[in-house]
Amino acid sequence: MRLTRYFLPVLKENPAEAQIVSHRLMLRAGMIKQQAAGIYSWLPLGFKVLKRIEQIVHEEQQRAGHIPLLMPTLQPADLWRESGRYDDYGQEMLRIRDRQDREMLYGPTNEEMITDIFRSHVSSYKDLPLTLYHIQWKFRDEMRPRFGVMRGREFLMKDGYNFDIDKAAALHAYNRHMVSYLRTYERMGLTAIPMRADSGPIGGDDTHEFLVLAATGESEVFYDAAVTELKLGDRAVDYENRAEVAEVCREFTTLYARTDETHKPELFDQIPAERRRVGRGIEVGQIFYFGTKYSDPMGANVVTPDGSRVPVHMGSHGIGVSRLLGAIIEASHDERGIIWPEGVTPFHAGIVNLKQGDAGTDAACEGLYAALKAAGLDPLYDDRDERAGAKFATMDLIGLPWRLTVGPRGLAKGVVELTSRRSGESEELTAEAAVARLREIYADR
RNA sequence: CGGGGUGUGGCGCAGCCUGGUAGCGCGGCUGCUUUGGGAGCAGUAGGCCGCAGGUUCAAAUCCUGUCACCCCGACCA
Repeated sequence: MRLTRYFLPVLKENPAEAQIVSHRLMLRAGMIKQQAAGIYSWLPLGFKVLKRIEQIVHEEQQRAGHIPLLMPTLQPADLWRESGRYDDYGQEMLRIRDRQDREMLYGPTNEEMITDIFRSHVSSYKDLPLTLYHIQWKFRDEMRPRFGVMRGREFLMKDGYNFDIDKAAALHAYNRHMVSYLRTYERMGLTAIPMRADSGPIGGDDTHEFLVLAATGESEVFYDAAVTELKLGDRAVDYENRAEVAEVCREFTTLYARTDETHKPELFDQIPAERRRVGRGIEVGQIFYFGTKYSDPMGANVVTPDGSRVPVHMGSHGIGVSRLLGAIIEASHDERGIIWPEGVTPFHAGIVNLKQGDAGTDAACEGLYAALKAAGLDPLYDDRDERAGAKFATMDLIGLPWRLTVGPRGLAKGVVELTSRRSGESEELTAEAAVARLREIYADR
């Protein structure tokens, strides 16, 4: 993309309404525009990152064997009356009446609807296990939306639902989700720690939240420092293998890590003092096992091999997709702007033309731009007629992890400059070598 | 929902107390000079002062109502 042909309304000054860094940077980098309290338009740059995150979530869910579908944002009230939640959910649920005066709601979550789909089409144990998920906009009418996309009223969420024959199978689905989530967050450059949690209005016994450590987090967290060292890495996990999946979960949940909701000081104090940590975290996902809480009242039963009918065991599992934008920025920025992890960056690299209009420099930039695209990369070429400082400032603000700087001085030596946004380190190399290097960096992304 | 605050060009703000018909910085556009970390000079465009009503010869300014947004708190992917 050429910057002169793109739509990137960056702001030089901080908008007054934004209090926390991720919100400020998203506004300044031209990623979002607020339309009402807690409701945002996603401008091209923000939309691009949102789509990258969504893509990673899809890939990891499908790798775990979970099946995508799409349910609507608007739901009929009757489904929620069956589960009893129409009256229980409270003011957070946005209720709407259509022209026929039918009661509708903008879905805050989808347990009822997915259960309805399941019971309509599945009736035998032979169809289990089954995990369905979607990525769809939700609406929760928060009392006080804040922190930009971190606590919006309208937000994009991946929510998945497993249907299993018994508790053991459902707990395997729970564990499978935990592992797939760990991998998902790692691919986004995040360290997200599973912490034992409270179940809230979803209900159920087993639940973990995934917290990204950040000073601006809304939850207070208590953990063993060793937990931040755990990495899933490239290890191959067979999602069908219950014991193997459970072992990974054990590895990631044995060390103490809890939010203030479930914190037990007497357990915390058993951690060696030098590893005890109290901090703050951003919740970016949560998994639940809740047994037959919905299948029972809604009649989601299957016939077992011996011919009896039993309600299925279920769980639900969510990732706050739009919230992740904020969480990633909170975890990865500096005073000059965002620093995107390679896994989610909106463009793989930026090209800065230091002398726009100079025939040689322009030609070199064009060549580099074409070569990067030919290599399967997605570059952003700053071809504006701006001074070097302005171009650098824009690149730093929008946070592309790699910058290629092209100017007459370097070209005289036959080189361009490749700079890491994260470390600030530069190296001079030929255009061909720079393309090869970037190709290597993004080889498996 | 309780408490506090703010609405003035695209963004950040001043003006309001003490009414006299709107100003500054950034940004935009034009020209010239400049050009390896947010340039300089000159010119120029852009405002129903959130909305409605009232007081007044006259309202951004005073009064009443209303809407929106922000912050603190209690609640949450």
